[in-house]
Amino acid sequence: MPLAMDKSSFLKGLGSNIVKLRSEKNWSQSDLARACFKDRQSIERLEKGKINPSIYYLKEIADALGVELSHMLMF
Amino acid sequence: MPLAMDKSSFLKGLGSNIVKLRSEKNWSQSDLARACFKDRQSIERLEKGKINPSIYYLKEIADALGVELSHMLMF
DNA sequence: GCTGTTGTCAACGGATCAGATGACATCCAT
DNA sequence: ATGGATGTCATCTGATCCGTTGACAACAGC
Repeated sequence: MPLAMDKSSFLKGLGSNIVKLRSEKNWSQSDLARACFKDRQSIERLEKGKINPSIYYLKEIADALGVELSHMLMF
Repeated sequence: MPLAMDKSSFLKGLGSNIVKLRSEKNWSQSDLARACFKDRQSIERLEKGKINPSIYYLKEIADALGVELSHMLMF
């Protein structure tokens, strides 16, 4: 990951990462939302890079997806 | 990192990680704050695990420390 | 033609973050 | 012992989050 990356680009990249991990499990946004006890719309905002999520929120997503949090951040 | 880790423990662990990385560079909290253009007190809250920081905030810290964000999350 | 699923957007409200300021105790060097 | 650096705490304020609700278009299956 490039240093001093633009905030918006960073969040969009993170979102894409999550979409990819979710798709690999053939999950819909609703499936992921259910798995981490969150809202479908909240997942959508995350995947589109519209928000700057908290680290623990991301950890809950990672747990639901069954991946390491650090792995989710690599791109 | 154990799955379904308690939120407070998770944030404390993250803080400890940052203290460790900062200490390895022989930096004070003020040094780190300066390096990422943040507040000394903000760094302190982070290191003590008092807050649930945003992912981009953490990326700025990682950049300042010269480490990969994913590396900062491994514990 | 319906009906359910999916992805996307907007808006509201309570909760929390992050910057800023001020304060205090401890430690170290002069 | 005076001064500076350090770590820690509290408080205030604007910004942003996350959950929630409601809505809409596109699509698939019955």
